[in-house]
Amino acid sequence: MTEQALQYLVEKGIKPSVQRVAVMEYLLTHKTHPTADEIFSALYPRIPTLSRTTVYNTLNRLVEQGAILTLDIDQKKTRYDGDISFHGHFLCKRCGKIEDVPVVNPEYVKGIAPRSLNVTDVQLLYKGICPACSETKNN
Amino acid sequence: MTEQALQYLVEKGIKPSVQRVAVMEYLLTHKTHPTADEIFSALYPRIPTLSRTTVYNTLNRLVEQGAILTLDIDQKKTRYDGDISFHGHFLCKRCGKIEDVPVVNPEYVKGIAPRSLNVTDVQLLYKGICPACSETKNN
DNA sequence: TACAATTTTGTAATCAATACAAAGTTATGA
DNA sequence: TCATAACTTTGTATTGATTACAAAATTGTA
Repeated sequence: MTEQALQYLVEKGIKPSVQRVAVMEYLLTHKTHPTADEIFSALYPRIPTLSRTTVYNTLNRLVEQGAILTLDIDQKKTRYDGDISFHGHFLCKRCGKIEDVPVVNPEYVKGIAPRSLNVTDVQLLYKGICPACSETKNN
Repeated sequence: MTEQALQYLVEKGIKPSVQRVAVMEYLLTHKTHPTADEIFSALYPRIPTLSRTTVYNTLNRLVEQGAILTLDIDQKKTRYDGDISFHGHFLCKRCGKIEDVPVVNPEYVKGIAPRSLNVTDVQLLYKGICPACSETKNN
């Protein structure tokens, strides 16, 4: 899997350092749409010299090169997604979990915006209460 | 127009102070999806005692009561929209302007997420370069 | 008027993200 | 191999939007 992440970086034109491969691998193996800080905390035990700044730098580079996507669903912290295929996201306002929402007809959703706008990024965001939280009290 | 904003607040169950009416009126008459600070700066000359905190408090109250919407399209600052009818948004990554994107079939977009998720808020966000910026150099 | 409830205000604190420059690493060519 | 250039990582300091908090002001009510 590390090998796969390395390969993927090269394809995207990113020089594969140890830190970059680790961040990319984390995003390919965790579908949790993590924040920069979550990624840092997960990798720090394995790479004790790792700096938070490096994680931020790496994520920005990965986004620039189109290797990963940012999710703007949570206004406080940017979340990152290693799955660049088109799909929507659901944020539970109570527990904060983000789930993928499959889109059967992605071309339709992408095509809603006028072509003149030259769209490069489409996000479809849902917010609400997830089933698990709905069962809890304080509805 | 002030009268209309006042009326609207009462309908939404919000006690209409001078400050709240001013914020609500601003959002009803400006389709620019302003930030909290832009609203503060616009109202300050008219209401010299106005505090930034009051603008934030008011906006949060308006959102809670469903009188306005937040847009999460810009990760840095929250933007607000006084038009609560369903429509998409386009953010120009160069000039920062946000435009409305009409949605012909809103029920389809809303219905993409599974009903079990209990969705309360749907956002359809596009990013790219607007026509005006596309004509400029540095493409 | 008096008292309670609500709202507004200003300052201080929070915290994600960036700026910056020094230290470390990798690549290139003689 | 060595020297030098180019790039990457790191830590600290800073920025800036937003919130916490408590005092002051306003409004509602008996």
